Amino acid sequence: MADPVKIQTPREQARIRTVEQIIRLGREHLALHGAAALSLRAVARELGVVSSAVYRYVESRDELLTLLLIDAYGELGDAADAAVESLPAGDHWGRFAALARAVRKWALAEPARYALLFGSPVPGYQAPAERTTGPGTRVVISLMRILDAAYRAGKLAPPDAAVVPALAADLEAIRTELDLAVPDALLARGALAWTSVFGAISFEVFGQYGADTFSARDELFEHHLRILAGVAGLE
Amino acid sequence: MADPVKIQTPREQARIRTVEQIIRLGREHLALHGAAALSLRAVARELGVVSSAVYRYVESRDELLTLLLIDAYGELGDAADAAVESLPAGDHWGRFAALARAVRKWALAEPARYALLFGSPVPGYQAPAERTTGPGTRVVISLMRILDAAYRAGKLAPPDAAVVPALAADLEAIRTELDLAVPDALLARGALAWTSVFGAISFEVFGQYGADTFSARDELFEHHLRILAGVAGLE
DNA sequence: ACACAATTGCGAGCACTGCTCTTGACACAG
DNA sequence: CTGTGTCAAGAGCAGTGCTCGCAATTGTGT
Repeated sequence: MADPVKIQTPREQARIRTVEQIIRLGREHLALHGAAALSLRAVARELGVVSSAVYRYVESRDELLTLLLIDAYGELGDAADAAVESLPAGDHWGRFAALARAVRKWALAEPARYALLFGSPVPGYQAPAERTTGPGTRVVISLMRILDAAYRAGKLAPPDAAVVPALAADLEAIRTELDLAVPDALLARGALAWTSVFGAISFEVFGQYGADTFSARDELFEHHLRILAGVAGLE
Repeated sequence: MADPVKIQTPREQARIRTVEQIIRLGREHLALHGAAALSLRAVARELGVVSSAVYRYVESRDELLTLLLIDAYGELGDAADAAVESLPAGDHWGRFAALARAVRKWALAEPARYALLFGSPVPGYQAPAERTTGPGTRVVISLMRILDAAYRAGKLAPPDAAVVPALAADLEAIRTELDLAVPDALLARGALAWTSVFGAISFEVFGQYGADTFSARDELFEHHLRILAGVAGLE
């Protein structure tokens, strides 16, 4: 009833259900064996169907990868949003930390899907920007909105020296695009906090810390969080 | 003459030359098509030899990947060391920046090889720790030594509050391992600077910034560098 | 209710991958 | 010069993505 074009023939319904099943199986395979090892034939096998039949529903392996990419972005975005909105809008530091913790938690629970989103690009695969930028920018926009709210509430530390002109142009474009109020220097610091959070998470997920360099990883992340919040001007 | 066991039969010499040639071709393929698409058969074709012959020199595809991993770590480490040593030991901020810039420059010039080192792990491949940790930790150790030198020279900002005990144990292990003097809080901040630098570089190399979000990327990186140096206590 | 047409599944087939094994040729040392 | 050890070749196995023609099923308009 929510859908204005609700005339769905049984065929269309069955088709949609099959595509959803393919995505579900693909997601499992992705989580277990990684993106580059995602096999359409394996999905077909598990679906109880011959490999060529899957091509009736999914154009190609890359198309399936795109579907899984959007699926993962959506799940990560939902998790982040839920974590952020579980705290009052005025708790800027809390929301910042909750966002970062939610991303880390999801990344550690779904390393292969996190790798698909933020790891090295899958060779021979180029994500179609028009379908993935929307879902893919949810988290960073959420972060920027938290910083913006803090700034508007006068809770963000005053900006230091102005940034160089070349950078100011980029920042101005972002500010108008998202309708923000944060000045250049703080926006740039927000961007740094953003990349740094993902840097820390990526190092942990991708095993760069080594087996026994850091054993207290929760504490390490919390420590980083506190300092990065300070870098962004929070607290 | 440097080698004590210099007795090399012509056979051994030829063998070593062939292995070097395989690594060279593998490096080219890696740079062009990415790690997951690295094909032993393609290397064999380019070597003008049938695929099975390559197995006489390289145990498996994973073995070749390990060789290329060590090769890349070595090149990155050399580039970083050269950049660091081009500046006087007393110029701590300069050495820190030079190290970071060298890593970024190498990463942008060799995105696929950078991805092999710091991106998502190649599915089904596990790097042998005993052969890769040595070359793989050169850069971070270099960074820590720069911070240590700054601390010993009294040029590092005084540490803030003590870190939590669980983290202190990890940091103590690192300090004794590398024979450092830097106190806990500053060591933890150094680790954060380290992951943050790689976070920024990874975002750029892996295309997370989007096509036109940031056009002044050099300036953005320099901005991040200045702030991260401050985070680490430098300047 | 029925016949038509759209949709779907199947299986063969192509070109590719990593890897193994047998076979035959070669070079080098005693 | 003979024997040993090294090497390249090629067939073959199991897997991959993807295409295409054919047959069967299934939904729909008459």
